[in-house]
Amino acid sequence: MCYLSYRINLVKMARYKEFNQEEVLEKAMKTFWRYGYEGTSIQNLVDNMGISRGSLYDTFGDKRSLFQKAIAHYDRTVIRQLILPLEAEAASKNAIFDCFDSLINRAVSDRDRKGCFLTNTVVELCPHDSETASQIAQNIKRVEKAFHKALIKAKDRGEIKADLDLEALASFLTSSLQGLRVISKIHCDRQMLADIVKVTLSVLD
Amino acid sequence: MCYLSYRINLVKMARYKEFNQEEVLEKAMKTFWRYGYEGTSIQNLVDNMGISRGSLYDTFGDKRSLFQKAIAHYDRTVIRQLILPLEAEAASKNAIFDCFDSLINRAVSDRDRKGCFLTNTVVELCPHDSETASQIAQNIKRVEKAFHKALIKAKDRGEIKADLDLEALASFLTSSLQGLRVISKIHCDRQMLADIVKVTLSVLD
DNA sequence: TCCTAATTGGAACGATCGTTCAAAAAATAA
DNA sequence: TTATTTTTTGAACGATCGTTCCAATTAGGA
Repeated sequence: MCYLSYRINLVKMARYKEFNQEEVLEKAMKTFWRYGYEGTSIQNLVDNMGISRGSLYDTFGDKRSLFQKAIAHYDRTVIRQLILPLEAEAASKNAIFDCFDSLINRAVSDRDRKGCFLTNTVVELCPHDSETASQIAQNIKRVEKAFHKALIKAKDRGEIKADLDLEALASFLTSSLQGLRVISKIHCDRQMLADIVKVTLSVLD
Repeated sequence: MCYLSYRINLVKMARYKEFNQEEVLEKAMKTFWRYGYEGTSIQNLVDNMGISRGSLYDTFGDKRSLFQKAIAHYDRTVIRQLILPLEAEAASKNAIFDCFDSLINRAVSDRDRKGCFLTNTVVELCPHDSETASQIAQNIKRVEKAFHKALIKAKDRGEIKADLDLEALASFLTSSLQGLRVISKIHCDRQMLADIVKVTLSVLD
């Protein structure tokens, strides 16, 4: 079981990796997502990723480096799926509503209560790790900009009032997402989350 | 330097503790608050509390037990100060505004970016520690109820519209607090926080 | 003063931490 | 086949983890 896709950039390769890099990174991401940076040991990662310590260090570097690659992977997959509909040309006020709706659905169906990997990392690492902090800040900023884009389009279409401060609204929506992520870790009740979202989005009326 | 206050409940006491229990608990709280549960070692606690390992275990039990006492201490001090004005008889819409104002001030002046101890703990421990989870849930619920009380009084005084859902609003305000706490760990800009709060509290207009 | 009881400080415990490394295994090139 | 190169595996490293334990210290009671 060799992944020949790796062959492309190599002049000479005596042996190919037996695992798919993307697949095991996904598993690392899920582990960090659920247990946090400090709460995850190398042994946990070895067990969950299904590769040995040697392969892990050889492929992804040390724990910190692997963590940052896991964050980047989260951004490329989960966050991307969140942002795409907001940035679509056809996006409107409804795209924002859908965004919060899907948040509720994911929160309620998430039995592990992992919350959002970015939110978790902000809380755990940002105050002590400026490098990770700026990485996360960038990712969150992209979400905020996506909200802003959607708001502009909604305004152009006359779906929201013309006198609203769209920058402030985008920051508000981003902050609200974080809040919901925290709340859903405590008491994940669909009705309560829906109530909060309803009040949140009433600012667009 | 003996703290004779401890004498009261003891029939016979050969030697008194050389430290004030409340004072060193405060120091433990600040350490856990800043570095989290996993991010704080017993050695960190010994260094910051200024007592030896023996005294620490004898007085507060193990790490987990000390952590829970630290949470309880946070609730008795910081959270209490947040809630009191909301529960006061004279409380009104302004009490809610003041609450968010003081949050901004504390966030901006918090050089360590500790955020809120409860929020941090929700994110780090709630999914894996149901006992701590329910302790935190109770504390957060008290904040929500305080908002609810203030909202009722504001409604009675005609400061907010009569058709608003006060339960939903209270949940929303609590969620917003959590969101602001997370955001202020990433990028603690007074103007941005003020913008978010302005939009947040516009739901009371 | 001596006895007793509680506190204190820090050595020591086994377990686990993140990381390194060298030998075994695998696959290509010659 | 042999030589070469890379990957894989897991043992082993020193450091640190949370916790226990005990001798030294302190102070009230007899």
